[in-house]
Order: sequence, then C-alpha cells, then structure tokens
Amino acid sequence: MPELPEVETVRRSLEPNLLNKTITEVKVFLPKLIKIPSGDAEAFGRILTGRKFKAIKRRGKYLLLYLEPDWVLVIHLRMTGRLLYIEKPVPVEKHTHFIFCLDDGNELRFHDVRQFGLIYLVQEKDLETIEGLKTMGPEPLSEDFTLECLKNSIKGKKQRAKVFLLDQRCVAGIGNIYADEILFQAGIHPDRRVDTLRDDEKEALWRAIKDRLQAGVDHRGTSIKDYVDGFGQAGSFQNQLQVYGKYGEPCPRCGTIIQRTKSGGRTTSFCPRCQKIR
DNA sequence: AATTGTACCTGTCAGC
DNA sequence: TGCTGACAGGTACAAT
Repeated sequence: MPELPEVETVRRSLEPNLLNKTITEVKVFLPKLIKIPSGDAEAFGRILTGRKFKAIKRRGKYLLLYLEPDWVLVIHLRMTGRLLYIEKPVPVEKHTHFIFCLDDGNELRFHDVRQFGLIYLVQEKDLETIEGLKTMGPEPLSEDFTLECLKNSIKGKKQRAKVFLLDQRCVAGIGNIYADEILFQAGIHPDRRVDTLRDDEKEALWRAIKDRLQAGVDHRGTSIKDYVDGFGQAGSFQNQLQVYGKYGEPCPRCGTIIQRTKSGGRTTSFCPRCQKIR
C-alpha cells in the first residue's frame, strides 16, 4: 500500500504526537511480524518499555522511530499496514497486532490486515543490518537527488523503466501507483529499457519523479482501499490519478484507451499513444 | 549477476 | 446465495 507520500504523511501526522512521549507498556499479539529480535515479543517489549521517542524519520517506505538513547523502532507497512495514534478508547480491532501504550494515556497501534508488515528493533549503529535500508537508493525528494544522481543510478542498468522505478535500490520510495503516474507524466513506456533513454527523456523522468511524489505528499497520499494517516484520515491524491488503475478508460490527455500490461509481476496501466516505446 | 517466480496473508469483487 | 478465481499501495527468498 503505502509508498513514499503515504509513509511521509503518516510520519508527519505521528511526529508531534510521539515526540518526547515515553512507552509505558507494549502489547504484542502477532510476534511473527518482529523480524529483529526475531519473533521475540518478550525482548521486544522489555527493550522498548520506559524509552522516550526522540525523533520520527522516514527513509524510502520505512518509518524510523528513534528512541533514547540509541534504539530505533523500524516499521515497514508493506501493503495494508497502518500506524494509528489512538486518543479515545477504541476497542482493539481484529487486525491490531501491536499496541504501544504511552505516558500521555494514549496509544500507538499497528494494524495490518494482510500481516505483511515488518518491524525491527535495532540500535542506531545496526540500522544497516536491515538489508532493505542498507541497499536503499537515493531519496527522491531530497535536494541531493539531482538529475546527475538519477543518471548515475541508471548507469550500467538495463531494466525496463517500470521495473527500474519499482526497484528500491535505484530510487527510494516509489511503488506501483506512483510508478505508473510518473511514467505517464514523463511520456515513457513502462517497457522502455532505461539504457536507451535520451538525455531529454532522463530529465523528463527526473522531473516527473519529483513532481508526482511531491504532489502525492501535498495531497496527503492516495487512499484507494486501506491507506489512512496516523489519525485514520484518508488522503486525496486518488482524485489526481491519470492512469493508475484506469485501464479501459480514455487517456485524459489524448483520449486513447489506457492499456494494461504486467511489469515485474505488477499490473501496469499506460497510454499507448502518449507513452511510445520508440 | 541478473532476472523471474513464489511465498507470505486476508479481503473484496466479478462472474457463474 | 454461495462458490471460485483474480486481484490488491510490497518485498524477501528461492530457483533459473
């Protein structure tokens, strides 16, 4: 589910509520989601209890909750994960797998219908033991992500454009929705090999990556089924989508029927006229 | 080394 | 009203 804009929206909604709060109790209902320390709910709860949140960050699609003095609770929401700050008494739902009780009397809950979410508890010096974080590509909304940076990332690769965008080692945080929207805006066919892109096309791709992800953040994410922010609020970027999930409908730019294919095992929607393979 | 397939789960929706 | 199969914002791992 959540891609960079959704995870960033969750981060922003949680940050003011968690900063300087202390965890008073941890309830674990599904230990298998704890990857480090592997399935160990007892150690997980023991280490977290009594610790205070000192920073709430994001890297790609990972949320990084920093605790004093040097622990990091790393959470990946995968497809259907939700992190919710609960202020009023709410019954524990069927798919609530973790509850972090806070010293303000409120709770942080992790909820995940499909149970794909991943949770790690590591010390700061060990963040790189999380393979996905260690190999993560550049952060696309940072100032460091220049056109040159994208060109460097493309260098030596022969992937098709859609697969390239979905590969977290190439660029961080892009998933199936934003990949389709980025390629449409850039006018690039999803099956185009990245090593055949001209300079002007690389620049269009770079601009579209920045523009579509920023637009997603500005609209507080895309809520199609499950995604909500830390307050349970939906985003609105689903109203701005041009091609994602719109196969069979006319292209908003030229009216040609949007086609559907598979790239890297994922359903892909694109306009065969605006996104020529060339 | 790079690519493709499969596994992990539950829920929803279309078609019969 | 079932039942079945396809599909869903993702990635880790095995197989090729």
